[in-house]
Amino acid sequence: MTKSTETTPAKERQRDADRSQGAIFSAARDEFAEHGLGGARMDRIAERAGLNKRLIYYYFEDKEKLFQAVLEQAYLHIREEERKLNLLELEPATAIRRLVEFTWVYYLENPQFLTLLNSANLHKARHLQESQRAREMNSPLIATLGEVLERGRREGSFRGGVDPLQLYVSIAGLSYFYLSNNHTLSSIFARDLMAPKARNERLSHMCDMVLGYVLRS
Amino acid sequence: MTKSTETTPAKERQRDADRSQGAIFSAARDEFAEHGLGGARMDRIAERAGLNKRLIYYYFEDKEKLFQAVLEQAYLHIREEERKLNLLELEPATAIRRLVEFTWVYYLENPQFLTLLNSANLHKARHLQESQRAREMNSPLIATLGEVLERGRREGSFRGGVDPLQLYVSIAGLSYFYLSNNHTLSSIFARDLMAPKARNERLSHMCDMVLGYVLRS
DNA sequence: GATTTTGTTAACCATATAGTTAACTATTCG
DNA sequence: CGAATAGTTAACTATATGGTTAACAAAATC
Repeated sequence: MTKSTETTPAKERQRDADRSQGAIFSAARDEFAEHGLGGARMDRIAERAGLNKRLIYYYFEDKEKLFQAVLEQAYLHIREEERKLNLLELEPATAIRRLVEFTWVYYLENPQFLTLLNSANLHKARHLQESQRAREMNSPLIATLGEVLERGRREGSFRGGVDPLQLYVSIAGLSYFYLSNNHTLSSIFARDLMAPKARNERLSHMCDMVLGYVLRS
Repeated sequence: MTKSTETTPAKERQRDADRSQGAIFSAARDEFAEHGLGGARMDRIAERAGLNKRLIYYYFEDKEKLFQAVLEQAYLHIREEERKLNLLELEPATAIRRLVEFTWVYYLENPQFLTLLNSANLHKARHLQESQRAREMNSPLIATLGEVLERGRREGSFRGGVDPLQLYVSIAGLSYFYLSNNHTLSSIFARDLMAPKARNERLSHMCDMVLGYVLRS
């Protein structure tokens, strides 16, 4: 039972670059999502991470680069989840429904994604432009969606002439606006849009709308 | 031709509370829209207005109250424009199309409205909650839309069971997401979504989608 | 075990920031 | 006209902010 070089579980090193970098990253994601790029505070990020502020600059250079890293990762994550959908294995109508549901659930479970994207757009997507990784990972989703639409049309169930990009933007927009603007909408219309019943109604409404559009009538 | 108390056009007073307040207000609207609440700078607002910073505090108390005033006015303005639509005077299908087009054009011509709303939501609509004026001006649009839907249904052209709030959120969301997230979308999909052709296609797609949904098939 | 590298710390810095003080003057009112 | 009021100004303040310095110590390398 010596305490030196044992094979026992965690070696519990006092210093761990990966752990520190990860902690800063998560803290930054939370801070940017909560306050926006302009409202985020480097001191608060350090505090959230429980680490010395200097480390942020050690690992991420500056605030802008840190935001860029957070944004990159956010896109990487949703792209990865999208890939798991395997839309091509499904019936065209089922595939569309699945995409609508996935988008809704993803935004619902990752509210930070929405506010991060809003910040990115406020800054005219400069951080995305400057990120080589982000520019490289162009989503294959539009192409996939195009194939789904094409197959549906060949099988006779879908209408023709649907632009997959327009459809994708519509599917995303229907969920995005409801969730991202939830607070102003709930306030103005004096209705709790996040109540379980309201949420279910929303999903059902969106499916009706999107499927009603793509299906030949 | 004395220059004292004449009836000649502008008396050109050196001091004008209304003019100053208006200049600050416009400057603040621009600054908040461009940088968000967290990124907006009081010094820059003063500079934009061409007035001494002290006047901002003289007329608007502090940054939060100033933002609240800007937000209130933004809502007041769109509500006013919505009222001019006179949807009840139109055929139900024409009324829906007009609302889709109005929403699109309004957001297109008032891009500041979108970023202001994003800021308001980042702060959980706190500024709207704290504004009595905003809480009072609950939009009559949902009720109007409900009447349009009901008439369309009675006339046999519209489907039944459509929630006017859901439909309104969808119409707004379809335009909002495309325009508000234009930068990230254009960047990721490597396509200029603001090119005239793309914009026309968007409007036409949205009309197809919304009308396809409300019309009985 | 000594040396180099990598990770971490406290203290620091220049500047930016929201908000204030107090003097001052154009305009209004009696 | 003269006094009161409302609008405006420059200078100022306390603190927050993004970022840096330089010393230091745990790991890794030799």
